[in-house]
Amino acid sequence: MYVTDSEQRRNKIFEYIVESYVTTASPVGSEFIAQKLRSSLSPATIRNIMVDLERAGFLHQPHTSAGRVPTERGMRYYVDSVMQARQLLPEQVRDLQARVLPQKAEDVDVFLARAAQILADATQEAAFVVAPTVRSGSVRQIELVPIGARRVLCVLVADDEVFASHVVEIEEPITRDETIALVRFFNTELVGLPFNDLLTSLERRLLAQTDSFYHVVKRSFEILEHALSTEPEERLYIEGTSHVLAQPEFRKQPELAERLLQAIEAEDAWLEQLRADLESGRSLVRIGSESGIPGFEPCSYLTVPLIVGGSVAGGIGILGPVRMDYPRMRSFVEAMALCVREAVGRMETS
Amino acid sequence: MYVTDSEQRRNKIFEYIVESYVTTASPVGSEFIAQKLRSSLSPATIRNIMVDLERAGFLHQPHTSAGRVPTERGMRYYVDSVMQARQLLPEQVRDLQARVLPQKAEDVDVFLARAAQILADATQEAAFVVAPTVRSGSVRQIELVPIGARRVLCVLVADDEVFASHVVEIEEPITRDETIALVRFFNTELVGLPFNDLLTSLERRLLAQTDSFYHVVKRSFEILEHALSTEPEERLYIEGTSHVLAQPEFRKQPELAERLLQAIEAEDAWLEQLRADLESGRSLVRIGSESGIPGFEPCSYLTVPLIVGGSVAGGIGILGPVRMDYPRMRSFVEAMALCVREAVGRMETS
DNA sequence: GTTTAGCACTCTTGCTAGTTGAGTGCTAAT
DNA sequence: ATTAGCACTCAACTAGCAAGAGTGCTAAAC
Repeated sequence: MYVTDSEQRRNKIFEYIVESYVTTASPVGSEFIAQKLRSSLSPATIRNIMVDLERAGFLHQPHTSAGRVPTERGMRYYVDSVMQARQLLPEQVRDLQARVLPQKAEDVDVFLARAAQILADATQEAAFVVAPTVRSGSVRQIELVPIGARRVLCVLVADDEVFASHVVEIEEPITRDETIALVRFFNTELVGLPFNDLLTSLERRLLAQTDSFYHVVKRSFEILEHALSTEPEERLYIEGTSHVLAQPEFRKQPELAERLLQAIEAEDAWLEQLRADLESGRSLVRIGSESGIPGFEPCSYLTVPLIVGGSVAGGIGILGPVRMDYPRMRSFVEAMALCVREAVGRMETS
Repeated sequence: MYVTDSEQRRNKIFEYIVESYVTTASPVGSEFIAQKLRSSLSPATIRNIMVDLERAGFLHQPHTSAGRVPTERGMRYYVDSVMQARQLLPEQVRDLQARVLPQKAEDVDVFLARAAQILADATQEAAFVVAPTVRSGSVRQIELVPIGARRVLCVLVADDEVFASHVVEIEEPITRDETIALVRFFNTELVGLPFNDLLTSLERRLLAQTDSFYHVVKRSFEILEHALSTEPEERLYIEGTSHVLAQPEFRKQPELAERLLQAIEAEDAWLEQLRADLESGRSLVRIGSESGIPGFEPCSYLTVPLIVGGSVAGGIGILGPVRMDYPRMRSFVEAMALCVREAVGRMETS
C-alpha cells in the first residue's frame, strides 16, 4: 500500500495528538504538538493539518478556542492504522509470569479470576475474564455421587479441564445398582458429545423409543437436565472497576460512572457482545459505542480469546476509558493471554 | 425506664430531623420541622431543642446559616433508641417470597447470590451475602472421583447442605483400591469433624505414628490439604453497588465513591469485620466509621446472620449511605433472611 | 505550492463583588 | 417555658471583567 509523505506526516501528528490526549485527558493544542516535533513544523502548519483531520472526522473541537480531541472514529483509525505495537519489557513479562504461574492451577475458574486481578493491578484499569463452563466443552466424564437418599451430586468433566458439580434432587430414590448403570451409560455412550447438545440428543433417543436403555436414558435426562440448568453458559469475572471510575471523565460526570456500573452489573448485554467478539477467534478492540451496550459509550475494551484444544474457551480482556493507552493495554493483555495459555497447557498435560 | 415528657418530645423532633434528612439528603431547618409538627411548636422552640441535640453530639451544623444534619453518633442513637420498627406490607413480603422461593435451591451458593440480587433490587441499595463454604461446617461426606491417572476430584459435603469440589493433582498415581480405602476412611473416621480442624487432627494422628491406617492418613492429608487450600473461608457476593454510588453524597464527591469501590473490591478488610459481626449471632447495624474499614466512612450496613443447625453459616445484609432508611432496610433484610431460612430449611429436610 | 508569522477573534476559566435567601441565635414580650 | 421579632451569618448564585489558550485567516516568505 502506497502512503504519501504528507499522509505519513499527518499520521505522525495524529499519533501525537492521540497520545498526548491519552496522558493528559484534555484537548490538545497545536503549539504543544509543535514542541513535540521539535519545531520541524510550526504551530500554524499543524493547525492546517488539524483542520484536515477534523474534516475527516478524526478530531473534534469542544469549542472554538479549545484544542482538539480525538473522536471515536479517530480512535478506531488510530488503533487500526496508526499506533505502533509495543513490547513489554522482559522484566514486566517475568513479573506477570511470576504472579500468575505459581498458582495452584487446579481450578480453572479460580485461576482465571486471579489472573484478572493481577491484570487489573498491572494495568491500573479494569480487567475481566470470560471463564468457560462445561457447557462450552464436550463430555469427558460424568460421575454421580449419592448424597443422602434423594440427592445426588452430579459431576461434569469437560475435555478442556473444566469441571462442575451440582446437587440434583430426585423424586424417586435411586438405588446403588441404578447409579452404577447410569454412570456406565454416561461414560460409554455420552463421551465426546458437546454438553450443549446433550439434552436434545437424549431427547431424540427417548422419542425414538427403540432404545434398549430406555429407562436409563430417561433417568439420565432428568438428572442432566437439572445439573445443566444451574450451569451458566459462561461466567464473567471483572476486577479493578474502581480504576476505571477513578478516571477524570467519570470524576467530572458521575452519572456516566453510574450508568457504566449498572451496565457492568446487569452483565447480560455485555456478555452477549463478548460472546460474539470471542467467537471470531481473534483479539479485538471495541471502542466506545461500537460495543452497542448502553452505558459503555465512554469505555473501550480489548479482548483476547483463550483457545483450548482448537476451540474458543473463554477469553480475557481489559476495560478502560475510550481514552486509554491501547498499545500498552494490548501488550499487557496479550502477555497475560500467553501466561494463561501456558498455565492451562500445563494443567492439560499433567 | 423512665422517660420524661421533654425527652420524649426531643426524641420526636430528632426522629423527624433524621427522617427528613434521609429523604432529602440536605440539612434540615427548624421551620420545616415545625410544619411537620403541625405548628404544635414554633420554629424558635425547635431551634432551642436543636441546640440541645447539637450539644449532645447528635446533630451537626455544616455552617452557621444551614440546617442541622445528624452526626454518626446521632444516627447510632436513632437506630438504638428512637426509630420505630416497621413491618413490610404483606404484599411486599409475598413479592419477595415469590421471587426467592421458586428458585432451584440445589446449590446454596448460587441461591444466595440470587437472593442478594433480589434484595438489592427491592431496596434500591447494595445487598450482600456472606455465603458459607464447607470450611464453616463439619464433614458429612467426602468422596473421591478419579479423573485421569493423576487427578482426583475431591467432593466435600458439609452437614449444612454446603458442598464443594476441587480437582487435586497427585504425584503418585492412585489405584482403585486405594481410592476405595480412602473414601471408606473419610466416611467412617472423619464424619462429624469440623472441616477447619481436619488437617490439624490428621496431622496429630500422623505424628502419633501409632495409627494402623498410617498410609491412608498420610494420603488423606495430602489430598485434603490441596482440596481445602482452594476453598476460601467465606465467599462474599455483593449486588447493586451502583445504587449506592448513585446517591447524592457520592455524586458530589466522586473520590468517596472511588474509595468505597476500592474497599469493596479489596474485600479482605470488610469480610474480616463481617465475620466478627456475624459471629455475634445477632442482627446488627454498623454506622459509618464504626466498621473501621477505610473507605466505608460514608456508608452503613445491616447484617443478619443465617443460622443453620444451631451455628452461624454466613449472613445477609444491606449496604447503603449512612443516610439510609434504617427501618425500611431492616424490615427488608429481616424478611429476606426469613425467606432464605425457609428455603434452606426445605433443602435440608428433602 | 507549501509553510509560517502575525493578528484579530472566540470562548473557557478564574476571579471579584454584589445579591439573595435560608436559617440561625438572641432578646424581649407573652 | 414559649414565641414573635429581628439582626446576623454564610453558602449559593449571578454578573461582570480580565486572562489565557487556542483558533482561523491573511499575507508574506520559502
